[in-house]
Amino acid sequence: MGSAERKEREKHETREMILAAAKKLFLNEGFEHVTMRRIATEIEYSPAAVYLYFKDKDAIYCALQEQGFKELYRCQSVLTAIKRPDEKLRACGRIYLDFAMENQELYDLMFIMRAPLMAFESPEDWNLGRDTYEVLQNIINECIEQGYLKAPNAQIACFSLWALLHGVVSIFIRDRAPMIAKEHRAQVINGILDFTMTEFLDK
Amino acid sequence: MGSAERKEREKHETREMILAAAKKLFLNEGFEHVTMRRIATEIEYSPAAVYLYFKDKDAIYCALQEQGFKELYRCQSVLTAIKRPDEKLRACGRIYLDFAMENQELYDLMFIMRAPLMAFESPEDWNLGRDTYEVLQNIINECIEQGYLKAPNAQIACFSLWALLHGVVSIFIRDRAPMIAKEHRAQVINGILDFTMTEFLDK
DNA sequence: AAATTTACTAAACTGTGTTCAGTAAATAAT
DNA sequence: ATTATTTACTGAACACAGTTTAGTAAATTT
Repeated sequence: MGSAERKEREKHETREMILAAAKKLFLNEGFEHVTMRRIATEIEYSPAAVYLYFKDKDAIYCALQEQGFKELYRCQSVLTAIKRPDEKLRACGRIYLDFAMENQELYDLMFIMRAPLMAFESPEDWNLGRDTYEVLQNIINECIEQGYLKAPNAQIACFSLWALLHGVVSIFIRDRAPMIAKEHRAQVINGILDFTMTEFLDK
Repeated sequence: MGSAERKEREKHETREMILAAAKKLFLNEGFEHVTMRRIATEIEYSPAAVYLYFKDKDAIYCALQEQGFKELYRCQSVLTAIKRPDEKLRACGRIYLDFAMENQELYDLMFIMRAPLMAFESPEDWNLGRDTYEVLQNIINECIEQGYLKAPNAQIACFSLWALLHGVVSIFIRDRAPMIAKEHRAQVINGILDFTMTEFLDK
């Protein structure tokens, strides 16, 4: 009877194996190579076996999306060490941009792809996304309270800043900026961060 | 021998029919319902016939993308009537946001979808996109010259503003903003435009 | 030792994009 | 006017997706 928990552990391990295989295909070989069959052969199972662990392909996407949000949240944790709200805001932007550009496929999955409908379906599943957003929201609030930023509406200011950050990286990730050579991207991103911060922050 | 030009005209008309059918499916029934077979049945041809007019599905996407850019450029043409650069900049943002939210599927095709690789492949095909971008670029330049905006780098300022606009609409279009109720979207967009303009523009 | 549950697979179904061999009509050549 | 050729198309297939179903062999429980 004690084998029940071992069973559960094994089940969990296989699940993780599938997720790892899917993530590997995603990151190393790009989005279009993630097929249920490829995932299955990667872990040396039959395609049908994957469906014993995930309802469908979308469920795998959602699980990876969740991992992505956890990772982004982890990246944001260093912000607590920064005291001045304006520095904190800049660092927050920096972290977001770096995360996106260093994990482009993952970012795409989290914020651009149509597939994982986690976003609107069940609000409780969005909690992880909400957490990462609240980090920015709180910093903006601090900035306003301490006079680093005067905005009539904190919500609007927050959303604007997020939109700017998301806009920059999603334009690059989906290759919509042919006017900017690939080797200048990092430079442009730095310039945008500088420009935005000096433009947004007063005092 | 005079029938040659009639032939060419007929060929062109069929091409347009295919494009119209594809666009209709796109706009009325959403992205996922655009299949080569659906397009074919829509114009009462066999699926194979479509391939006599377009190399592949991607070629259809590219043609629609082109239409989209032409339409956006047309929308921007009213800007010439506005004299003050700051008003012009705000109107430019307004036009972009409205175009995106009123033609979401088309905007998606133009700026978000992976499929049409027009972007990087052949630079001369990007000309239409470049034209619409230059409209913004020129306004920004005017703003800087006439002291409405002080930015160390016009290119950076321009890209930042575009990124902000694109960020806002792409977050909505791809349903990544569950924190903002659908009925508040228009309001939020107005708020962002206001906030951004007062924040960016001096004097 | 028998019954049942578990973890899996082989093979198929549906629906994609796409190609290819063929055909019937329109056109051109003789 | 008759033949040859080009044009505009179609039917059927191919390869490859996601997914389902029926079955099986091993592990577990009784």
